[in-house]
Amino acid sequence: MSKSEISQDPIDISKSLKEAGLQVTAQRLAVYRAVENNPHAMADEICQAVKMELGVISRQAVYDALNAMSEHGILRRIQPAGSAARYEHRVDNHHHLSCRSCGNVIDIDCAVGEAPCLVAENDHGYQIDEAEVIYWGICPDCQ
Amino acid sequence: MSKSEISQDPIDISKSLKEAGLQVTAQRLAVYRAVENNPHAMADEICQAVKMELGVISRQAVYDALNAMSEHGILRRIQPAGSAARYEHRVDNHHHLSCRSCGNVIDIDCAVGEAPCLVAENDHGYQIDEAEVIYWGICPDCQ
DNA sequence: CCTAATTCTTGACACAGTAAAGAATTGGCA
DNA sequence: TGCCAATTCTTTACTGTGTCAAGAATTAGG
Repeated sequence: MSKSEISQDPIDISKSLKEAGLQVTAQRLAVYRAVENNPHAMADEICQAVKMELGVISRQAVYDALNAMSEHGILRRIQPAGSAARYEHRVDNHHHLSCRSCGNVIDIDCAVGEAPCLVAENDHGYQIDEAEVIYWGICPDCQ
Repeated sequence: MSKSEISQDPIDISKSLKEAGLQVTAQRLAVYRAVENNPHAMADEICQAVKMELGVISRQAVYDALNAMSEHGILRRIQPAGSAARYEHRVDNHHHLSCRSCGNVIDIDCAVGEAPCLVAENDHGYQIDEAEVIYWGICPDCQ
């Protein structure tokens, strides 16, 4: 377990940013931490959380940070139908379960490991690079 | 083949609407036909198509018709990340392949029939009613 | 320390979709 | 057929999410 702890603890985001060719700024570090502490939060919620930490940050800087880190695989963006985009720091392969009523999202580990159904039979000429699975239902609180 | 033809031909939409408890109006019939003729079209495109047929229709009426029919299973709404909602008249079980570049969407039949991986191992108390699969890639035109 | 490149702030803007109120249409029933 | 209640359509205004653009501030590297 110590190994997973090591890979989770500080995860030197500074290093990840540099490796991605991005500058290390207080805003980006704060945005990353806000995503860590608010799983599946929307841009606006992250903006609020960062303001608690830094005092001020522009909405645009939050969007820039989220987009830059998403594009470089440091964060992952999920966009459930009918809801604004949400962000998470888990980058491994897992799926999501979304509540039709309140829009809440939780993580679901891949039900069958290698996901046999995630290789389409016919790619129609597309270069497929990802298969996304979203489960839809009603969460316990909304039932 | 004659059977599938029969089930596709006029599909008496009037009947479907009535069975769903919805009134039959010229606008709704035109919206349905527009969706049939423009697979995966967005609300705005459907609005344009209906205007060609009826002359005039309000944006709101289009949204009302799309929402009403989607909620009653007559149409199906798909909302790919990063794109506006799209609509289709196929209601059977199939998935979608979306182009990251141009946003185009095409149908993909379920790769493995009963989709074994679409039953989550742990439902976390949710009442799951659907598993949605979206493949992401680059379409031939954008490569 | 200095410079170039990147990033942040500020303010305006675009787009999809919703809200509300009144006019028009539909469907059932006498 | 004619009428009434319920539903639906039109019009207008509005919300929320996200982007664009220009200039100020910060970062990285020598």
